[in-house]
Amino acid sequence: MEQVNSTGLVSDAIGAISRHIREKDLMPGDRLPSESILSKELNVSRTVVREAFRSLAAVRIIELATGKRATVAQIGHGAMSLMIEHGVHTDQITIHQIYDVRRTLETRIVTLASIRRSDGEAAEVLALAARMQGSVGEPATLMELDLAFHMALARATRNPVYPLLIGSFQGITRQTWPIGWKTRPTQASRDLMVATHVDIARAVAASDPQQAVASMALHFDESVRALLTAGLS
Amino acid sequence: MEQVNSTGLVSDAIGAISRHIREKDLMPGDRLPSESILSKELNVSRTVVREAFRSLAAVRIIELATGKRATVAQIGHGAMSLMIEHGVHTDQITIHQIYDVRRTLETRIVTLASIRRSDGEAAEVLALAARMQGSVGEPATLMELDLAFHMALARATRNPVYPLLIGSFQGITRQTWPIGWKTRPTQASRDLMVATHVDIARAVAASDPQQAVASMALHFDESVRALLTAGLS
DNA sequence: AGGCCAAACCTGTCCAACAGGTTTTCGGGG
DNA sequence: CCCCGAAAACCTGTTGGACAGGTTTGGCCT
Repeated sequence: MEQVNSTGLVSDAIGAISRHIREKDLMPGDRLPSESILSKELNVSRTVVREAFRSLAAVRIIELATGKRATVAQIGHGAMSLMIEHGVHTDQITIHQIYDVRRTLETRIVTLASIRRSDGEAAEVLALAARMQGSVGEPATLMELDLAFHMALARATRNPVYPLLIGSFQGITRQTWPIGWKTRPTQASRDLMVATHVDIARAVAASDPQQAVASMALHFDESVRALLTAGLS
Repeated sequence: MEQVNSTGLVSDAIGAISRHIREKDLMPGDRLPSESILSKELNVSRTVVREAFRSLAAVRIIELATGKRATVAQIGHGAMSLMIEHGVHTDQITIHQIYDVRRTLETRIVTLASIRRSDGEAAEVLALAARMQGSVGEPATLMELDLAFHMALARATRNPVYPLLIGSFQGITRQTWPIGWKTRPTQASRDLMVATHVDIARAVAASDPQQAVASMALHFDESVRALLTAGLS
């Protein structure tokens, strides 16, 4: 393989493999050529092909598994989540900045969810909120239910980009959620937090976008206040 | 290195390197240990470390360059852009779904930009809009100015997550923008499209969030109509 | 003190080999 | 004729070594 630009053989291979996927119009689950075949076709060593595969797997364009051939992957938020976490850990992004974006997205999400949710999705959201009420005493469980709740809402929009973006914030949220929880020391404040989720769920189930937006706004007002109390800039 | 889980040595190495960055509290630009040193510390071959590096570089957590040591990277939208493109090419995401998300984000963006923009940012946005007016005859140039315009607005929010997300959509937008442009065949329709950008810029420069939101809404109404005309689902 | 050069260091790429895991093939039994 | 099971072929994961460049470092000379 001739080095097209000055970025190295691996970058060229990445480009060639991406092009291969597009030109052959491969869909998620379809198998790619083996490493050795690609290394012959591109005239590079298997090492180069492997590094290219790793790069594409890192952004979830392909999926790798031992013994099996590489396959085209379904998009997922794993990689984005890592990027966001890295941004926060390296002081390039603050939690507040993420909350502003989340609020923007989730406001739209509850609107769409109220309109487009299926009955099954309405039931799922209500069930998650109910389970949250029963888990006020177990922060770890409550946090996972909270995350699942917001993901379920995002899915109910029927727009896969929303779960993708909301999922991107899950990684860093798992690390900061307990901080916010600690600033809600009283039983009343904790019950209020969970009750707000129930309100959101009910509004979505009732197909009442305005009420859903109002409850979501309340949720974020409260969450941001909690973070401020914790001294998080 | 002992294989911690069943995901392979490379995944373990990725985890170890990420942890190294966090624990040493490395900031963008800081250098990581060399491949050979890491391979000794983790008790794996240099190949494994290299593949781990490639993975981290793919999501722009680190930056690689020949001869130089790997460095901690600034976050960028390149990887996200590739993921979105892949999602669209594999029919997992539609252009319309992206437009709904973009509209949601850009509505918030112009609001924030109107409030927080510096004078320099106001001038930049106005200048880009003006250059668009002079480039109505050159679609390629106009498209790049259009993209730069929206990125400039996103930056003016002073929230780096907005440029990150808007940037994520640039890759696929570059591939679909010309389709929308073709559905604006008359001079009047093309002038209108550019004029809308000027309106947005003026509103942001005038610190008038409501007018900015209104103009942005007009812009998206018109863009979505253009895509519908083109028969894009 | 400043600049230049060589040595030390580092990454990019290739190759050959072997240990598992997976897919395909093929022959035998029902 | 079909189905099933086992071996063969194929594939990925990982290692060690080797060599071609590019980069950093440190010391020497001015």
